[in-house]
Amino acid sequence: MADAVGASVGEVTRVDDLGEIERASSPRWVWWRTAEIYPALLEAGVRVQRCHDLAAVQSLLRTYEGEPFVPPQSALSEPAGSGAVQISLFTDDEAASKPSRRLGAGPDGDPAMYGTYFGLAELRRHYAEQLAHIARVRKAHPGFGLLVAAESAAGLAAVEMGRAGLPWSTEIHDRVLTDLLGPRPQHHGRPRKLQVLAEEVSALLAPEKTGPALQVNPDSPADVLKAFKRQGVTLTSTRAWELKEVEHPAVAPLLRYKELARLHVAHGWGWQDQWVRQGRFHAEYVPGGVVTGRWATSGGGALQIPKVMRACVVADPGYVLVAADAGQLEPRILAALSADRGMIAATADADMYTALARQALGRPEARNEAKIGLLAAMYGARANTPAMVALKRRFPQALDLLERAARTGENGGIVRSVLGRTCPPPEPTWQEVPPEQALARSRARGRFTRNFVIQASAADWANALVAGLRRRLIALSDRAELVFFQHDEVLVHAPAMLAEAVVAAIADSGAEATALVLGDRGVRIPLAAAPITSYADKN
DNA sequence: GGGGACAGCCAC
DNA sequence: AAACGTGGCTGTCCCC
Repeated sequence: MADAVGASVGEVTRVDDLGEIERASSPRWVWWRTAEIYPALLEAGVRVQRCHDLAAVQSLLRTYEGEPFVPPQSALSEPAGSGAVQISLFTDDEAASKPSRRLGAGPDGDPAMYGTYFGLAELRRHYAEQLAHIARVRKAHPGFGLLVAAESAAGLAAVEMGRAGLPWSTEIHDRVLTDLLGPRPQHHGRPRKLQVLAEEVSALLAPEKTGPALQVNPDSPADVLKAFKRQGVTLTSTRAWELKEVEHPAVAPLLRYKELARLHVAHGWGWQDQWVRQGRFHAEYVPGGVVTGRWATSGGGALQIPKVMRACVVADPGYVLVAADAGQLEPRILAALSADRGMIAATADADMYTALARQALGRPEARNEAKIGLLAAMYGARANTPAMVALKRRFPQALDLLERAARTGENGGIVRSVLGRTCPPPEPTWQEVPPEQALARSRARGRFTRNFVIQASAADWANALVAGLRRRLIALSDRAELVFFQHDEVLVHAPAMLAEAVVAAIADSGAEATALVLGDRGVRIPLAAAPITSYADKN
């Protein structure tokens, strides 16, 4: 992060010039929104090493100061009535000094360029203000500069990932869908196997009437509830876990229907038509789109690909996918944040939950109890299981950190991630309700802040991972591409001969993220990377 | 016919 | 076993 606005500010103008400057000195480009400017640069063959995304940083600074969360896409509103279309960006690097030029609007301007419509002076003013603001914040939260840099790097990675796309075999996808659902329907309507299940459910729930039309629509919870009621079965919902407890012949086909219908509507042929082009699933990623700093997506549902569909993600011939995820990231983050010596010791174990079970319960085979107990503590479960009590006794500092975060939230306070990402405050009127509702709101707010410190700090770590990995992959080869990132896991698509180098790049990036974000606290975050051909082969 | 609330399930 | 955090997405249902 530069500490001053470079003297060499210049409007750039033709993409070729920008590319030349980038190759010569890789400055930190300053612009309004990466998502608006960077796709056109990539289209023109210019890959940028570093940037400062004013909108993303504005979002971080706003919440830091106690303002409501504003997703980064809209953190900087555009001035009204602005006329000419121009791209404003500049570099803060003196070495990049060039005569003032203008990008996009000239007679020989690149028609592919479009963007945000601010003047350069306003851009410079915002940047200078942000730098001064960041410098102030860093006095209290030294990690904030890293947060800002990683957030901007994440923005670059997100655009590149969306452009590269996730290798997606439509052939395998078709096969999976056909196996599960039957052939693709000609027009609308349900695929054959889905229709058969729907009719079976209907016949079993409304046996008194028969005919081509369904008496019970399995997609309608109200319909299903009424039908079960007629059968003498009273349900409070049609959730899968509740249905599983009911003994009725319609339950099994209904559960199967729900499972398959979900795949059909959310990841079926329609989804493929919309999102997969030429063997690549192109999603739109939104770094910082979640209040905790996790990434979101807008369209395509890239962060919710069902596990059965992972078989569709396959490397090109001669390529591999290098997959890695940080196992048990959140409990490891908790160990680091709380500096609980016993819990830090447990992070040495590849399976942290077994270590916790051994230390707190004296029984390594109680792994699952320990896991559920700790997750429940991090999410704020009401029930206090014996495992939770044992964890509290054995790891008091760790559990106390969670309790304090919860108390802060219940009292209307704010909490921050390890790097300084800040949760938004409650609505000013949040307690202006009847007392029992006020208590419920207070508890809910406590669960939010309790989880925020963990989830947001895990997101800090993950963004640092992505930033470091991106840097290393750029140095390695244009053909080694980050193609997927999901909270704590990455997929790199690379020529097979680069597999080892990519594995090393991922391992190095993980170690770097741990050192940068968590410092020297002795916490281990394993990030085992392995080359695979199909995403289904992971783990 | 479009918007919004709600239900339900997918991911972490 | 079933209630405990962050989301996206799609269906139904009801309203305008």
